[in-house]
Amino acid sequence: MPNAVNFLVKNKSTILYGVFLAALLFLLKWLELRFIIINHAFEIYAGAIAVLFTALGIWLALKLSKPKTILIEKEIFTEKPETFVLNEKELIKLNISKRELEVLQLMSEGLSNQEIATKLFVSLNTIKTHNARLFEKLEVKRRTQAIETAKRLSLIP
Amino acid sequence: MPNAVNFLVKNKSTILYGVFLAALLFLLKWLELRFIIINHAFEIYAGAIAVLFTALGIWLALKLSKPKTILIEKEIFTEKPETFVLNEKELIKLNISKRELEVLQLMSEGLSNQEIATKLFVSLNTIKTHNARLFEKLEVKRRTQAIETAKRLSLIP
DNA sequence: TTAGCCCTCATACTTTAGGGTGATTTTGAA
DNA sequence: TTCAAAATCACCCTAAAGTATGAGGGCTAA
Repeated sequence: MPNAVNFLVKNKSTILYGVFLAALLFLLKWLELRFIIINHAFEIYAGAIAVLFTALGIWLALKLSKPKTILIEKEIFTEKPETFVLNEKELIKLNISKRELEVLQLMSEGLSNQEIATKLFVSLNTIKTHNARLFEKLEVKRRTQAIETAKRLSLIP
Repeated sequence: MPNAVNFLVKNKSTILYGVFLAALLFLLKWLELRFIIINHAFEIYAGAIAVLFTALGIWLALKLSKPKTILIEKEIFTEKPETFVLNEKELIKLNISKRELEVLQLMSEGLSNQEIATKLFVSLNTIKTHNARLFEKLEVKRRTQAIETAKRLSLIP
């Protein structure tokens, strides 16, 4: 932006005010000519009144005007609180029992059947049976698929 | 804010309207007395100027003053778009090759070694070799553990 | 050129996973 | 109490996964 224009913009209020004051003087001059009022003191008096009441008006407006409020909606992405909520509907729908879900969870943690059996104080065969039922209910063929599906359905974290 | 001022603020429009009507009446009166020019002409004239320039001041202030703004930032919590970004540093750190990562991904999707081999147009033994290296690098014993670890390290979605 | 890594594949073997069947015991709801 | 589902376990067999070792070819940086 050129300096001249920049100056005009920055002092917009001041310039406008000057213009109005000039207009006021012209008005007074016109009035003077119209009524042939020669008294110079009157012009000064009227001018003083004009300036004073202009100031009063400005002060009034600034004091009494309501501030404009602007609402800015700031979007904040949450750092994914990682709060796992079990999909109980799907659990009931697939008819998966508590014990089966337990086995499923341990399976997803990378434990072998033997490790799961030891952890749950049951035999390896029992875990195998649970697995077989789980795979049937989840309609999968392998434990890796079971994990993938169970995670997708929010059955496990 | 005091009640008196509050009243003025609330009825700003009404008051301004009243002021302007009064100004209009004064103007008419002034016009009526214009040619007679009686003793009170000066007071009327001064009053008119006062009212007019008060209005001018108000108008000026409202037009030219910067709006008083109050910024209120409202936080909106949004679920993170769940964009997976590969943890390349960990990948380099663990010295995992592109092919191995590829196998790892397919593994996590629940594919069997044979299915991965078919998909990648290589032999089953090749996949087994890749697996062995992967398990070694990830320091795990089973594919389910590999998947668990890889997901935790953001090597796979 | 050569050392090193990656990708490939093979063979042989062990371990784990999974399928099928049958059975007993527990348990929770009607 | 009674019945069905759930949980438990066993046996046998096959499939898949995993281990160990060796080896050839391609690519790249020193």
